Amino acid sequence: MRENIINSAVSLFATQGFHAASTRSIAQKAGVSEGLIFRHFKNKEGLLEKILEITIEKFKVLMKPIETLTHPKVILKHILTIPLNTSDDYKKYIKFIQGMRWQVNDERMNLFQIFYEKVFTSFKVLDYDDPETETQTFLMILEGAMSHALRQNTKMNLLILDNLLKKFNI
Amino acid sequence: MRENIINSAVSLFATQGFHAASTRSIAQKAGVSEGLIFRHFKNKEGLLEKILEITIEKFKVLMKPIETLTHPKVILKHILTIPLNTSDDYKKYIKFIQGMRWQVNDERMNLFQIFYEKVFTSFKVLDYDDPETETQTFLMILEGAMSHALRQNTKMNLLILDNLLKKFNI
Amino acid sequence: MRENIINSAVSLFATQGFHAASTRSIAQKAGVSEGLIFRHFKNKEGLLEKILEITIEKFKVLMKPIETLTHPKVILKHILTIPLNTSDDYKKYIKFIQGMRWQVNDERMNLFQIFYEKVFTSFKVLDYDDPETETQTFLMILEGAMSHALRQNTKMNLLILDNLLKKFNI
Amino acid sequence: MRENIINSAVSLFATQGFHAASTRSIAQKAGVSEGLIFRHFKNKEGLLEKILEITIEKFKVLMKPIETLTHPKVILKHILTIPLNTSDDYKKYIKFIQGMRWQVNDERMNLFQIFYEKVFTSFKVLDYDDPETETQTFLMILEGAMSHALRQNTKMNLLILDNLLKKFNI
DNA sequence: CATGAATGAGGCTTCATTCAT
DNA sequence: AATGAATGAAGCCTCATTCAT
Repeated sequence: MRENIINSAVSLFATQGFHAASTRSIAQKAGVSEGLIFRHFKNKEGLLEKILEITIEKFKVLMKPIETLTHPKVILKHILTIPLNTSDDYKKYIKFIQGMRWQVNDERMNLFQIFYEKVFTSFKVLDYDDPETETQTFLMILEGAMSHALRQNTKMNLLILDNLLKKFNI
Repeated sequence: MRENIINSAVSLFATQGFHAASTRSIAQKAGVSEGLIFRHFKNKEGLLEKILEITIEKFKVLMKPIETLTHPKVILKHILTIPLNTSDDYKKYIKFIQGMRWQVNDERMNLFQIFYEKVFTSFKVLDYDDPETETQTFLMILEGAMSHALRQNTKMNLLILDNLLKKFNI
Repeated sequence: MRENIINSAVSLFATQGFHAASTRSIAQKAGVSEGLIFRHFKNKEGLLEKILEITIEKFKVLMKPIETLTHPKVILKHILTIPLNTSDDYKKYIKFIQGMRWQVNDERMNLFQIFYEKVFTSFKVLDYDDPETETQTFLMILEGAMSHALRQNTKMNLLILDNLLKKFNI
Repeated sequence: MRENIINSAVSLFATQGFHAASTRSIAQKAGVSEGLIFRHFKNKEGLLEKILEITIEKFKVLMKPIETLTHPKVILKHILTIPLNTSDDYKKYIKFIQGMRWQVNDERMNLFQIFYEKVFTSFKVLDYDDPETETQTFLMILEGAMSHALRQNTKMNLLILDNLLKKFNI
């Protein structure tokens, strides 16, 4: 039940936005009574917070396979490929975050920031002149690529990815 | 008065989102009565639509100076510099669009698409292998850069810009 | 202009009711500005009152031709024929009254009461046992006939009229 | 609660009209919160529709005792007596209908039409020359009598009723 | 006489939330 | 754990009315 509510809520928050998605519609889509939401989460904002936590948790999982990698170019390539390897279920969570970014002032909204250290170190190892700028550029583009992936049909994406890899020389 | 309403609405839509910004708060910030909003725009959605139109109109203005340029590299450089040369007033409009992108399915939300033709032609003239992919990559990054500019303090941006210019070889 | 407003208002009051007909719609249908209504009538209720007066005035005109009649049966027949001889323009005014009858407690709403004296005297002259009851019955039926005429297609009405005349032996 | 709302609404619709009776006043008179109205009926119009259905249902009940009658004169007399035997609770519903007749174009507003078949057959059995016209006249007068009963003090009504019965020879 | 921009009270409705069951 | 009836605050919107022009 709790699971249902969360799934329903993410979908609706992602497609309509937090304020436009009524608790009623969430309950309905989840197939539960409206009251149950408040038994589990106390607040609509509580539900939001929970989903935010889950999203971040899910994002951290993406870090796992990277930790085993050692070669900097492999690491960067792996990270840049993430937008292409995102499941539909997962995209909901990211869309949900993207929809809130501009209205909520919460550092956690910058999902890709968790890659900062890894990327920065990689560029340093690769002996870039200004690894910090390079990292910022990289993360900025990474985010752009994710937005692109959330929207576009996936056909062209591989070509774009290759293009990006070339630009970063990896 | 009409102007006041629009300004107030853009600000609030941008910072809180369409649904979270109440007509009352819009009227208050505009210094007018709530009813006046509906005399001018019929709907809250009518107001939204009007603002969307204005945003697009403002964006088209950015095309004007480009039309006089001839050298492809200059054109591309000029376009890529846009995120840095955006006035604060202007940023409101773009933030507003960004906040709605994921909830509204309207082709017009892809603001940067208006540069497609210019960019594509430029890459073609520059004899790129795959100008289409290059264009898509370019626009994708352009959008990412704009998002970045909307958020970050502007110090670092010049460095990032230079970095991008280098990557596109312009 | 004043005339336009009144005509427009009667029509809308008749077809939608007093409260449902907005001053805006009245002005629009009259082809004037909304403010003009208040220059001429001070109130929406003032407009209503004016129309009520006009309606009564128009109704009194129906008495004129009767005053020249002398034979009681001719008088009664003439009165009973009124519902059939009502112009469309005039029907608007009566519909308007009918729509308000049940919500407004104003003696003037009983339009047909102005015939009371004439009818009562007629039945008295005709030596009816209980002229008062007969009068009340007559006026009651008269009103029913008017309602009928406001609604029905007019084909059958002549037959009904004849039938009524027979019942009253006139 | 639901019952309360309906009762309150009928009363107010009857005495003030649909548009003049605010949902707030309905809720207040019903002793419930305003929101509850919309939980039960979705719309103010939904509430109206429900009441219309109830009214018609209540009216159909009047048909029941007639179905056991066989003699045509008894049937007609019974029907013509209805306006005198209407409870106050019931009168509310009819007043409500009468107030809407001229603004709503709905066949169901002609409440007395449900007696048509019964009346027509009766006059046919009684061998009237033109049973259709007679029926129309009868129903028209019936409606007039009901309007009369809704308004007048009930003293005189018995006399009028007798008078009507005489006119129809029953 | 006439307009039309502007107002603010109030109308209908939705919403998040509570509570008895 | 779960429901669903009930609430009241707030939301969007319309309305009658005013006033400067």
